[in-house]
Amino acid sequence: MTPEAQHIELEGIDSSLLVREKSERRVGLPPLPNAVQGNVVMRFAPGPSGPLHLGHTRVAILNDDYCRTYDGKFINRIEDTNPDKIDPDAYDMIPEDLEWLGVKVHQTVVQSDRFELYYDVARRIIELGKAYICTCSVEEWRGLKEKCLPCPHHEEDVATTMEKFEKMLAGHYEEGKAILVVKTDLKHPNPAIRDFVGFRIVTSTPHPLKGSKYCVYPMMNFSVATDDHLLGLTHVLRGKDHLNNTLRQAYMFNYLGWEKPHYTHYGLVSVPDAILKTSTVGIGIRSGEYSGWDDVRLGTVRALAKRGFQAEAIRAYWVDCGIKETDVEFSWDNIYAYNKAIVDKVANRYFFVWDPVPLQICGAQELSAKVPVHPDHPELGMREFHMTSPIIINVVEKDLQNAMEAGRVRLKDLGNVEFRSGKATYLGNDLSILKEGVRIIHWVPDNCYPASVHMPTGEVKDGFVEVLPKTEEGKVVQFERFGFVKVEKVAPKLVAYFTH
RNA sequence: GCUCCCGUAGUGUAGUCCGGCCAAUCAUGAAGCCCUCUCGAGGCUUCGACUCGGGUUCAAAUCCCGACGGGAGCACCA
Repeated sequence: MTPEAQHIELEGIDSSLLVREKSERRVGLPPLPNAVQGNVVMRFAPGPSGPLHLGHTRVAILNDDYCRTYDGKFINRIEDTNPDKIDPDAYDMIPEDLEWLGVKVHQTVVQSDRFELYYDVARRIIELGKAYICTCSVEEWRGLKEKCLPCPHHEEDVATTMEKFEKMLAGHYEEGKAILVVKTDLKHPNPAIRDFVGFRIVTSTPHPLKGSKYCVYPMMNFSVATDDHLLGLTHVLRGKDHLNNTLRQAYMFNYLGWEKPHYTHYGLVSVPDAILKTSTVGIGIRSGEYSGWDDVRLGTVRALAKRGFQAEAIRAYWVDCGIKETDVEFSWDNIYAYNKAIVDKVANRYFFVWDPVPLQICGAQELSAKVPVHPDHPELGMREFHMTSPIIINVVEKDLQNAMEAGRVRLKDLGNVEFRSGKATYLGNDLSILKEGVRIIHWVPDNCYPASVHMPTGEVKDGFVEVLPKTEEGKVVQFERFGFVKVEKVAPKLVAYFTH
């Protein structure tokens, strides 16, 4: 029977079966599995190697969004268990960045405050016979693991292991000479899962906060599993690159009888044309290549803020992106679109002329123009210009070339001009000229300010800008036919950063 | 090499769990048109995708198998 025939026959039997509820297109994030309203605990866990960048914003915002939806608790957990990769300033910069992003933090936890807790858990795992102290060389231990073979320490008894662990804590071993290994399954087909390092010895680099108080440092898998349990996490969002870490950490949860949080692994994001790598940027700042963490060429949160991005646009972007396991390519176009939707409504319009060339207009003794501050908001008033002979304005070089070729051009809100033998002559102010296909260009009067607009490429666009009120400092405005910019300073020279 | 994950337009996304109203959603982009005033603003129109091959079924983007493609992990980093 064809589908059509079935349809007809079904109609005869029970036509209500043919009506299906329209499934609405889902808005926002998918529901969190097993989430109970008011009983959700999530975390954001950055390493304090620098301020936050675009890559961090995804998981920060997703966690925050879910916490808001379920009236949950957001924990900011600073993972500072590798003293080699800590920038002490990051302890302050990370909360600042989260605040700018509009992320509500309910609790802040610093892992270096919790070493004793990790040691306690280590002792419990040792007692369960699920850990050993290995003093083999790195290559030896790794090589055996690859062949599914135990190292000589794997079967040492609990008392011996405990004694060695206490000796580690007491500083009896040098850096690199002993590790605590958590047993998993040496025969596991996935080599990434077999026995993992729980603690190592670090003595060469003092901890920026704790100095040389500790010499035994937990590895990420150990401290993360411990804290995810102790902090009562219900849901964990993490990148797909942690898939194997989740499996490793599951061993600890199982040994200790802990209830596992619900894990969601999202796909990796590749951000084209962005400088994100914290270590690279740090070097660049020290060498003077970058002006600082907020250099507009960078993909840091503070650089985006400086450029005039709205936190709400970044949030909308990531919520739209969702949390699938598919890898995604970050789209500047899409985030610009979200930002534009927000900023376009509130950005006042001004004329900025880049690549400026002077243009004298003949045939008029005086000219004036009234231009709306915002075309959609007449109540914001008009920018007024008044010029007397000789009337000289500045226009964009390329615009002038095109205009001369075309023969006529419309100066926005000022008047029409005609070009004859290289001279520009005023042609009245009749707008019907537009019907004839004449182009509109913008301009600035002769008595205006110089301006520099810093582009995210590092390029600087110099030109002239009309006089902006001081109240625009710190705000995003639109330079017509140029783009949106965030104004840093209006006088005596305007400085602005290009948004998009 | 071993293990795991993922494949819907240029990009992101909805639909996939529970096969049918999906000749596949929304946004972005591109192209074109409109606008008495931003061809870098706004409005409208158009373009464009279920990775491939088998199987199951009356019916497959959706279920099964295989191939191919992409990504990640196999650290005394996080």
